[in-house]
Amino acid sequence: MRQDRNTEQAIIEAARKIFQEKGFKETTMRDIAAEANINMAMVHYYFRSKENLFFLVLNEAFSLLVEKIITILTNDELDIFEKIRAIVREYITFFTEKPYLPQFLMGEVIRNPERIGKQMLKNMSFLNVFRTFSDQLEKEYEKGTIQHISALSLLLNIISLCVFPAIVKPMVCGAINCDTALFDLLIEDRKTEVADLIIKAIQIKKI
Amino acid sequence: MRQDRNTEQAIIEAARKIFQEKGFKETTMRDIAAEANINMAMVHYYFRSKENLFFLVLNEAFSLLVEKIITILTNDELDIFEKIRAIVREYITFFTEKPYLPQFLMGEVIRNPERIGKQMLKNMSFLNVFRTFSDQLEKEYEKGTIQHISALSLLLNIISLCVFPAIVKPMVCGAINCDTALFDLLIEDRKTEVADLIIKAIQIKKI
DNA sequence: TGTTTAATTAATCAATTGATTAAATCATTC
DNA sequence: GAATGATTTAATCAATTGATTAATTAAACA
Repeated sequence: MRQDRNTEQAIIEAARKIFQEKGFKETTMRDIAAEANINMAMVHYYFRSKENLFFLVLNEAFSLLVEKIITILTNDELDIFEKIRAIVREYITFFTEKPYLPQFLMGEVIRNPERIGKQMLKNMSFLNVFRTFSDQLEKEYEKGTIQHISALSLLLNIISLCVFPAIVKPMVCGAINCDTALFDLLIEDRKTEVADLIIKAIQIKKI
Repeated sequence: MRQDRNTEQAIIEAARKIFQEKGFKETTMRDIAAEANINMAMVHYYFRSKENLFFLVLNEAFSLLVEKIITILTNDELDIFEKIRAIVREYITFFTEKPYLPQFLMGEVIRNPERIGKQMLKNMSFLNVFRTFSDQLEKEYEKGTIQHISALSLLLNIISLCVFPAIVKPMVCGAINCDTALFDLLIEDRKTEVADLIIKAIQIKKI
């Protein structure tokens, strides 16, 4: 049994699964050890504390999302509207494939918002990307293609419409007695509908 | 000290404060007792368990929100657009006044989505309201005033755009190094902007 | 006033949990 | 193959926590 596969990796995989499913507080080191089929002391041997391990898993998941949006926003070949469509499509697809992620991340955003905020501020090039996108919006506004809107407001709209429905899906399905498969169909449609909605709101059609 | 004010009420108020601030798992009965300035056994004396007390506070908060939207949706004097504007205005105002509420409720929605869903399904007249609103949408569509859209999709858009920004406010302010007061200004503008956005997307202007 | 009921307190229980430790086992190197 | 260091295990610690209990005090009532 010993070393037949990387113990450290097994722990990370187990932690990823359990943390993402139950969140920080409701996950125990014993849960993780059991999932990885190892002694609980091993988890402390490889990762000093529960917090360490949690932040590893959390940052990993969070980076995935932030990198996605940065890649799209910094792609010079896309105009504003293409960027909006790309973000919406990528995010909704991503959350459909990994339905546990929105809950997991929002759980931590709620539990400890400043920590994630601070991390984004220093670790990532996010602030620059944000400013660049802001400039692009300003230019399009001057060209008369879009109405005036702040980058923050626009991004808030996009992210809200992509993330929130994914978070409340289980509750909504319970509340209106709707099959989750039916809800998934609605979400699938939203890959284009949400982008249409946002573009329609800011685009100025040339006569 | 004894009975100089209603002990039961003092417990509820303390529980409301602590639960809404720290969520279920991170709140202890000792926290609540301390906040209410009473012996911890009293909390068990009046409310059998931690869960009981939590659900009391949770349902109270959740009812507030659901009643708000039901009141607006069942107001026959409002057309679709007025309803949209009313919901957006009411919710954003409400979350601005009680900034802890979105986090608290979403925390539970994430922790235990089925429970809230089931409760909405049976306790509330929500399903009927939902169907009535659905009919109203259908009629407006047949009259040619709006594009075709499902009630679920429309409501999801409205709620997403109202709730999500309130949830991520602390994180966003940290991430882009922005004063919370500045963010509040942006939120204030959204009271009309969000409704404009949604109406613009579904309204069919007569020529 | 005396008695019964309700409210309150301090102390404690039992279970859970993150963390540690000391001993055991395996792998590597000389 | 002995020695050294890394890995693994079982046992345990100390702290926390929801819950309970038995004793005490206040209130209500006769």
